[in-house]
Amino acid sequence: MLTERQLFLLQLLVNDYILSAEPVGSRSIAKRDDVHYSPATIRNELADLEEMGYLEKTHLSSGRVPSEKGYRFYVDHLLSPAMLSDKEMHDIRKTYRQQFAETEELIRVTAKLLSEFTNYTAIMLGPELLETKLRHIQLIRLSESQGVMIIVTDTGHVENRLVSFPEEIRAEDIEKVVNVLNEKLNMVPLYQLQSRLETEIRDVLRQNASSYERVMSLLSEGLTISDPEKIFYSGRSKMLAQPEFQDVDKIISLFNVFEGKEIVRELMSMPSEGLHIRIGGENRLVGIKDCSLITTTYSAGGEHLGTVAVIGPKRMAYPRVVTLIDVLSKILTKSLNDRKSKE
Amino acid sequence: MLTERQLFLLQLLVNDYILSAEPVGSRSIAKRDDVHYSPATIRNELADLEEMGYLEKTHLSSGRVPSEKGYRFYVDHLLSPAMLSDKEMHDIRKTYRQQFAETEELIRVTAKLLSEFTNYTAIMLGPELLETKLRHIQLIRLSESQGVMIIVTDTGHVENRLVSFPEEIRAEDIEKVVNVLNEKLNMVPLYQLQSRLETEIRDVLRQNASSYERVMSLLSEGLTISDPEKIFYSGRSKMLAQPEFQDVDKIISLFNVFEGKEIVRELMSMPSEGLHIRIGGENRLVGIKDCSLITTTYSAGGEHLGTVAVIGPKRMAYPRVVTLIDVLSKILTKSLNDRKSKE
DNA sequence: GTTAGCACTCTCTTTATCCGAGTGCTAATT
DNA sequence: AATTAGCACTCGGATAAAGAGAGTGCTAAC
Repeated sequence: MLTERQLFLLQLLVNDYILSAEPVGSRSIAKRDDVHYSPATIRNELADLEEMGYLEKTHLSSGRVPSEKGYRFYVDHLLSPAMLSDKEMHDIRKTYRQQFAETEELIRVTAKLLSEFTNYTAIMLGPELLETKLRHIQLIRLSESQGVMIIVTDTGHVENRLVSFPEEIRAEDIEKVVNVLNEKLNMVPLYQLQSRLETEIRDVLRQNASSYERVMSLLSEGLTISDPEKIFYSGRSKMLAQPEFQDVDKIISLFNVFEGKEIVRELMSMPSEGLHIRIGGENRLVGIKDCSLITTTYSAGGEHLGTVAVIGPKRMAYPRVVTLIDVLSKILTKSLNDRKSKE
Repeated sequence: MLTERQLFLLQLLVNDYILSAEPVGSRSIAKRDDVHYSPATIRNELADLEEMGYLEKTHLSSGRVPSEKGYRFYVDHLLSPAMLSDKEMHDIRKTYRQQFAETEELIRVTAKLLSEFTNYTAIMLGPELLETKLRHIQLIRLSESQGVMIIVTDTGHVENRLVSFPEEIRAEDIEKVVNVLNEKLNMVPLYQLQSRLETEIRDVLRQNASSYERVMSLLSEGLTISDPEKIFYSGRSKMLAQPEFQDVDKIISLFNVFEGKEIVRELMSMPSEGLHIRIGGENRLVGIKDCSLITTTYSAGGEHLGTVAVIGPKRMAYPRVVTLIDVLSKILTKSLNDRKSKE
């Protein structure tokens, strides 16, 4: 169990290190106005904290640096969310007062704000299409043999894919089929489309369409939703300004993560409710084992839509990031709901 | 005027430097089997080439490095495109044999191939929507007050935007209007939509729609195409492996360019026909003044659609990149045409 | 015209040295 | 018993000196 004073010192030290990125010595702590102990006393306490695993030294006679366990403790017990200035809140609100044509735009804007206000990298996982619902299907023939199938979801997202038309198909048949689909599949979650197609729709189609087999394959082609995860970054280069990334090798491995898709799995593995923090090695993905990841989710109409994340060094300004990610995910959710309620 | 031997040596030196990234000395040139002069002779020639501005030294007694003028000369007069191995050609062709649902997918794939085969960063400018033509307009009502306007172009691209419905509008009116639009605006380039709307359509609408004013504003809202430039990167982190980017400051300024949109202007300022190379300071954009940019364009149906580019250090493997960018832009164009001709 | 020889230049690496910040421990102080 | 002053010690980082290596320019010989 930690004493009151140890808690206090740990908090001071972490805060200090977050700001300075330099190992913190007993002297510099003692110099603060709110600390009334001598460096020697503080040294004793810090040595105890180190023994318990909350602090580390970079070398034998350096100041102390929080260990991952130290950050974890800080985050779990000592963290008090930062306040945003009036100006900041005002700027944020102002940004969201615009009308956004697409959900995607709204997500991008949120990512941008997040990275600019935190000075770290923001990552957003786009609406998980699978969970959204079908609003409208449209089939537009581009030519004899090709067409575009357009799928509009209840979130206003428009998904489109090229389909090849069987040659012998009749225009009326297509129209009939599309009508049936819109009638039967309205508000069905996208991930159910395939199976619904196989069951309910099958029978109806058999009656209506003359070239049943071909139409089915066309629909099946069009309604296969693949790889729906869209990933948005903002402020990747912010990481380069962090002192922990002055090392080119570290930059390389981090930016390789940014180019790849493994990060999606990492983000999907976060619990879907509330705000979560993974510190350093707590991340599954080795490429970010020197980073901390803070995530939460956004939603619309009570439905989980996607993930908001900030990635930064372990020495992250946790209080501020926690506040910002919370505020922005909520305002994003609200904006999405507002759009929805206009319907 | 350069002598035969000077040409030869310049070419050797540039090739060597491209491979090694190290200043090239007279000795190492003399050691080659195809060089029959002593280091001293070569030193004399190199000194002349330096005097003429084609070479530079990094310090007084270092080997030589091509100057920008040297690269320019190399590119203009000494460059012979590289050959691709059978395996490479085969891999490329194989990739394009897949069916691609969207033009965008095809562009992404091209970018990926380009960056992986060159080991530099590929940049693609997406189809410039403005020049493509309207194929179909669709208005889907999501709710009482909102809807999605979907615009399908002849390239198979689908553009969609949220529009707000005037409250008093009648469903039949909308349908009528959409029919008129599809009839009158088919195959009209997107950039003309606004003006066509103001002229031809105006009159027809006045007769058909009861709430003319409101419909017009809705259409105007939906048909405003803004910021159509889509930019695709692939292999940004490849730059980090280049020896010239071991310096963190350089990385920062380069990646700032990658995050920004100024690069679009740079790419748009390249002549639209054929293959072009900008070396170092020839680029307008200061952030890439230590880089070379090779661009060409891709098209479909004879129409310029977008730009293919590779960015790398000035010491770029020009022969190989020139070949690859040429091959890939052509195969991309071909793929787009094939899709088109299926119509 | 070409080349060997040589003094010279400059970078890069290694080694030595010093400085300062910080620690742990002990003994004195409160 | 808790706190603090004092002090020897450790280590990283900055700075300087020295030496090796690669390359040059120039001169004189081939």
